[in-house]
Amino acid sequence: MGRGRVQLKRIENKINRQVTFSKRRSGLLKKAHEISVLCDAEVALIVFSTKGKLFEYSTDSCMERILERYERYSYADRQLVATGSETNGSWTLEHAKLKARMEVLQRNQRHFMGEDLDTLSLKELQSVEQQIDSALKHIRSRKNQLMYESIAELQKKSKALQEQNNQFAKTVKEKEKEKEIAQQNQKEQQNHIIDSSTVLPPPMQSLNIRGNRDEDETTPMQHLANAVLPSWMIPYLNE
Amino acid sequence: MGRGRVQLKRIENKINRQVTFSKRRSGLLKKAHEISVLCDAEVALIVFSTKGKLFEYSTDSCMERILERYERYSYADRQLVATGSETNGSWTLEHAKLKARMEVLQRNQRHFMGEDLDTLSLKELQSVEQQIDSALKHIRSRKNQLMYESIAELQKKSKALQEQNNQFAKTVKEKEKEKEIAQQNQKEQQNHIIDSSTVLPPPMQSLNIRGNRDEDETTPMQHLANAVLPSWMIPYLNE
DNA sequence: AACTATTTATAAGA
DNA sequence: TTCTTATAAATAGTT
Repeated sequence: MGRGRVQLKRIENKINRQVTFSKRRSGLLKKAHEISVLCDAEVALIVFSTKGKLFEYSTDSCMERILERYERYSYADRQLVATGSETNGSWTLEHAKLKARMEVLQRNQRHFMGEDLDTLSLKELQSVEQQIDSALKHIRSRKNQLMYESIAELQKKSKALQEQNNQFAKTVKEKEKEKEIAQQNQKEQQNHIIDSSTVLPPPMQSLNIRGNRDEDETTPMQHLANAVLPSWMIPYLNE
Repeated sequence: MGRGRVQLKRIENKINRQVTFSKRRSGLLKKAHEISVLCDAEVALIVFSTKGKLFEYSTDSCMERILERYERYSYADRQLVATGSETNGSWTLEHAKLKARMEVLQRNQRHFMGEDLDTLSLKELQSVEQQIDSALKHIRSRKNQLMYESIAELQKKSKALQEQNNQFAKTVKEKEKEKEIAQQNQKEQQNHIIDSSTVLPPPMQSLNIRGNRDEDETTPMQHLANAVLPSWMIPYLNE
């Protein structure tokens, strides 16, 4: 909706993407609210922007309740499978332990997410900072590796296609020569016969190397162009 | 959109409501997907119909991950702690749920620690990197704040001690003066009596301002020196 | 489920 | 960001 069709793919222009995000986000939230009211449905909508900012809508502002309902709904099968095998009596104990561990984990996780920092001392902050910094290094290193691998593969591909292309060019040139020789022979024959009633075929355009190839087949060069970078790599290039 | 305006209130006709639900639901899911792709956002959408049927959409079909992220963003354990004590009948369910979430949490945590990265795609890596980077910013900002607060407090303390010190110096000077006057008086008296058998006490060193203070008490100046920087601050100074 | 008349949403431009 | 406007999309009511 708007001037011009829209391709369903990531908007590469950053400004444009942000503007569109802002507009569509409000549209989406509005529609979520509408269906919720009109059709008496329970809706939970969570949106994280690229930059990690959170936007949400939930029927009756009851996000937690809806998420719980969702968990109940979707965990149903897993629960059955998981609990079937356990027939211990000391569930209460294990349960309590689990809960305790969970709380610790979640507290840690929040700290790793940079939240809930007021409870930390400077010393603890320092420790978390160090850990996170090191994690970030690992992650970036792994990302780099993936990207290098990708680039290497693309280069290999590109090389192969280049070779194939050269091969084609060679073949075509040879065919050209054969034709020329054939024409020469014909001329010579004609000169011998001295018969001008035979009509010569129009000369072929010698530089059109695609002359005898199927037109709707993608050329190696086009393959190469398409393969230069997969779409997912674009966002990483300007970092 | 459509013939005639629509009031934003529950559609009372059941058939109508169902039809509208069906239409708008697909529209909503479509738009959720579109904003996700176009704007590179992470979207989770959950819809329960009146009858309790579930419909959902999530970017990259990664609902759990997004919900985890959401939980982290808002208060995480409210729901867990709260439900734990209330539901006494379905502990098995609760337990299984806990365990499942625990697994997700632990996996996430490992990723935040920069471990176990081989299982992540480039896109996921990118997402984790962003989150961690943002967390690091928060943590450093908080650390800075703490340090500024600490510095401010120290400056205040230092000022107070300086004043106290000046006060002491003043007092001491006054005492010096009193002594001098007393000595003067004594001399004058001696001159009048002309009696040399009385032995004078040795003259006090007039510049020793610590002269009449308790020796084992730390001086304000020493307090100040010791207080300039607490040991834990040292590592932060060269950042 | 299809079909339209309309209303909405929104892309582009300012 | 916000407003405007031309146009694409969504959809309410109908068949």
